[in-house]
Amino acid sequence: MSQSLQRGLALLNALADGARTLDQLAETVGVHKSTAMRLLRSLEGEGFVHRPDSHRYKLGSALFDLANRALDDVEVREVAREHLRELGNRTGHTVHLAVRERDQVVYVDKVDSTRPVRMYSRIGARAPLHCTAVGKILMAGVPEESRREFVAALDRPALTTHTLTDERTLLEEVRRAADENCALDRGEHEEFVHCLASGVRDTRGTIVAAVSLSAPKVLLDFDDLLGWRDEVIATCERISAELGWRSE
Amino acid sequence: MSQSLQRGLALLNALADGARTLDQLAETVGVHKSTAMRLLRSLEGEGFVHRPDSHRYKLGSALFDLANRALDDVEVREVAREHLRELGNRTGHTVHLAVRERDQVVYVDKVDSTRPVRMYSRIGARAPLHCTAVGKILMAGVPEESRREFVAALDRPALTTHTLTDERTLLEEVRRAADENCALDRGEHEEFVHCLASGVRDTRGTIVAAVSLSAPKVLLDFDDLLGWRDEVIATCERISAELGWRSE
DNA sequence: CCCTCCAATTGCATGTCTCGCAATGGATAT
DNA sequence: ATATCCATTGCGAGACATGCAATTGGAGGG
Repeated sequence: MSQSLQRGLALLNALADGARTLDQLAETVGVHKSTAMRLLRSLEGEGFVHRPDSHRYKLGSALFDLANRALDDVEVREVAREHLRELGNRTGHTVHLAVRERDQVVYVDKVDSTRPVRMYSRIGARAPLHCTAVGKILMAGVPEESRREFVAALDRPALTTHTLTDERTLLEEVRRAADENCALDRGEHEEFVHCLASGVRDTRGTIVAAVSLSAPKVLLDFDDLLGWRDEVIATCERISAELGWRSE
Repeated sequence: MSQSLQRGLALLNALADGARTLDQLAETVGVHKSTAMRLLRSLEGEGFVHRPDSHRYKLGSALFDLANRALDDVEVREVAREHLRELGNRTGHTVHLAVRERDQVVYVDKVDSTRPVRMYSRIGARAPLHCTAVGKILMAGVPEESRREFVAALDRPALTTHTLTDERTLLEEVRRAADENCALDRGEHEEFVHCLASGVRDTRGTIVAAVSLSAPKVLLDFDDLLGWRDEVIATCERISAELGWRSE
């Protein structure tokens, strides 16, 4: 719609992979050097891009700033934080807080595992809905009448050998997640990691976020993970309660 | 330089204060409604803006993503993290990692205090150089020959009654910070908070970051803070060492 | 059920602003 | 000194964004 804006954003994306030179950027974005430079000037002016030295461009701090203010806006995050920490302390495993954005999961908070084996993931990262425990929970938040077509419209690539790609199977999983307020990921997203998630509701009972517990299979076998089921659900209930939800 | 890009970025900044409606955005940015909408479309297309419902615009997750990837890029952050945690655990106070960007301090990492009294600050926040301990350290990283004019060119507003606004006095502080690899902030930034900072050097000996310990005066008086001086310096030395710096 | 109001959206004509080119400047390596 | 690499600037053509005004769509009230 807006060429220069799009190109500007493309430049930011290109910079996400690390510092680049002007020509490289111009090339990856597919515009003339001089054009890239003028766009970068605007970005630099607003602090979105930073030049440590005259021939390197990096992402600037305006982004940090914006992103963190945006995170503040996710009110559930505020409320959830201490509960997540507590769950993290009690279990010693990685805890995530995720919300849905269109057809993706967005991780908005995280408590690191205390174990030496850290998992790869970061606040702000996105993941597919169909192969994550939090995704299944968040899909359970989609009104029942539109859930079917929502799931059908989803891209469902097989990311591991365990990924559920079949529409019917997945829909069934989501229905169970809705029933039990608990969903699982049996290595469907990353081969050697499994997760257990539950949902957080706001005042009106809508599922607005999901909390998950993740661990590499080597650290925690499946039954042990299930052992934390009630803890995770209880954590979500506490958060929901604080958001003003009264069960029935 | 690039009108639409600048306007697009202005929209993002406007959204930083929370969700807005189209007209509001158009007004605050000073463009016609339809223009704002078309820009927002581009932003939305790239995930920089999110529409939870049809008449509200919020910042989108592409920002979280970019910001966190940008943070990864700050390599000193990776290296420093565990040292910061250790310092945080040992002291129980708030620990910050900051770098300089032009004439500002940017906080790139933080370990929260274990005390109930939390301090306000967030990763990505910016602060002035002249009235923060980390700022003084980072200015000590400016080559000596240009330091004088750098300090002179700085805006030096008095943020509290203790802020040093005088050019000579400040320059002297910076010189001492350079000498001792330790700087102080005696309530110069926030009236009731004081800090102690030291610098981190890379392979070439350049100061690339600063680590600080902060506490409200009510929790820790000035002498007690000074008691942690050697700990903070030692932490920085460990980080520097890991970055490849060999002291002479 | 219809009407009103508010906010989002679209078509269109205008001219502003951006684009790519090619040449210049400055720094570093050979 | 020469070559190379990268950033920067002036300029003319025209693509692209802009603002206007009219339309659509949806929520709420009578």
